[in-house]
Amino acid sequence: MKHEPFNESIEMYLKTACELAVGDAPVAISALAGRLGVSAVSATEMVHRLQESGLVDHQPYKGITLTEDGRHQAAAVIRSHRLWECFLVDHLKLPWDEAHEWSCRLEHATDPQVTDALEVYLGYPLTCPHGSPIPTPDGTIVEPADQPLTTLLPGQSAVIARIYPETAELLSYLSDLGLTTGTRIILKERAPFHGPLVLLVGEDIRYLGGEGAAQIFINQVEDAS
Amino acid sequence: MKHEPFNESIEMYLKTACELAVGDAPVAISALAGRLGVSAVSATEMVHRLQESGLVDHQPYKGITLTEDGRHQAAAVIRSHRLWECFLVDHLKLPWDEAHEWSCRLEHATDPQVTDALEVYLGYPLTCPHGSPIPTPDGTIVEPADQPLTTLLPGQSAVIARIYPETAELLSYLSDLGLTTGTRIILKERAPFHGPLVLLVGEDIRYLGGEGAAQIFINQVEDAS
DNA sequence: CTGTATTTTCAGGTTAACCTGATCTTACAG
DNA sequence: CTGTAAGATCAGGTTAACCTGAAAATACAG
Ligand SMILES: [Mn+2]
Ligand SMILES: [Mn+2]
Ligand SMILES: [Mn+2]
Ligand SMILES: [Mn+2]
Repeated sequence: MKHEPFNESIEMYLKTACELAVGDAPVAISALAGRLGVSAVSATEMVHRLQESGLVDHQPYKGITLTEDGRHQAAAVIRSHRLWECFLVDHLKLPWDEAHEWSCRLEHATDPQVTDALEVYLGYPLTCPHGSPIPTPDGTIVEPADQPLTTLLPGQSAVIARIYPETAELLSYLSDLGLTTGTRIILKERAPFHGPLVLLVGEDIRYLGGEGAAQIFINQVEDAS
Repeated sequence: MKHEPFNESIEMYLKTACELAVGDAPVAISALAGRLGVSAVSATEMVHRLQESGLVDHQPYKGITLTEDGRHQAAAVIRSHRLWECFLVDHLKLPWDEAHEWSCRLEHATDPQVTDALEVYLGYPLTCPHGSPIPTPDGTIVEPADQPLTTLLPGQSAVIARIYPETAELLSYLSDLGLTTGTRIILKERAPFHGPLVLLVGEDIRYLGGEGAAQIFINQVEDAS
């Protein structure tokens, strides 16, 4: 009659570690703590616990790397998250930006068998609605071949391929600006020193701060007609 | 960046209280404790907390009743649970018996907006795959017009309308016997004093203990040809 | 090579849900 | 009307995740 508890904390730590990792460089505990909205002391405590469980490898003053086991579990959570996002947006027609937070709860409540069945039902989507790839059942994540919006030159056009990392605030903001995945944009102008970008979205002019631009990735770059 | 916690415990107490209530009779704390797999002391503690929050009304040595607020929240959880069951069984084609446990996790991770969208997507189903009614958004639950299998007389036939209350073990057992909702059965014989029933399911003879029979409800009663 | 900022550890504290064992209270059956 | 089983409380304890404040260790930039 008793089901196993939600391991929301553990799963969020693993997922976040996975998302913050670039290549095989260790992830700083402070980065983890920041992303999770938790004190550095708490994050360190939890990292120790994860180390005990063999999910994480911590070298002091450097950071952590996920073990094979840890990466596996992280991928499972991310997989479930992104598949739910597809379902919420494409099938339930729920808002593109809110789907992210809702999926962040569902991801911890989903049996692997449900995840797999969901993937079949959705027709094996390749990415979530925000452009990030869906991990395979065995835990591999193929890095997408997109480039940062910050590399686009004035006069060029491109299609928004991906928002990463995803945060509720940014998604909501971009949604309001019409800067969702799949949208073609033209870069009119860019202020120097990471200043705001001037973008043409359809007929509309949009101004976008440098911090936001750093989380947008594009492809199909062309010289604007 | 921080989302509110899962209130799994609280929600399970409310849901269970709602499911154990017959009419407006108070539910014994021991019954709650038993169903939730928790000690009586723990259940009492939690009931006090629920009372503080105004979700429950506890008269000592009698039992508890849900307040308006409490019943509302309970109905929301049950609603989400049963809608997920519909989705898992009808759309994802997952097993009828396992869907119950999987939904028991999802029910705590579902935003009301997701629940509502899911209901639309499913086409406003009236019952879950096990025959129990789906609460409306405002929290009302229409009691189905079925009768206990124990009222069926030898020689009569009927259709299984509902399993209630649902437990993983019973659902799995009934699934194996082919005694799922919508199945027409014929009662061949009944041993006295709540003894086993002899049922004809299609071509097959099935023996069913009295405890299981008490959790099966039927309709469309006819005299067998 | 040293100083400072980052990282870690230590100490001590909180909260929600659990637990066992023991001790009241009360409802109600006979 | 009373005894006893069922129900409630009390006492004391555990665990996972959090927290703050302060002290120690280390990396690395200049
Ligand atoms: Mn999450
Ligand atoms: Mn996404
Ligand atoms: Mn549940
Ligand atoms: Mn059901």
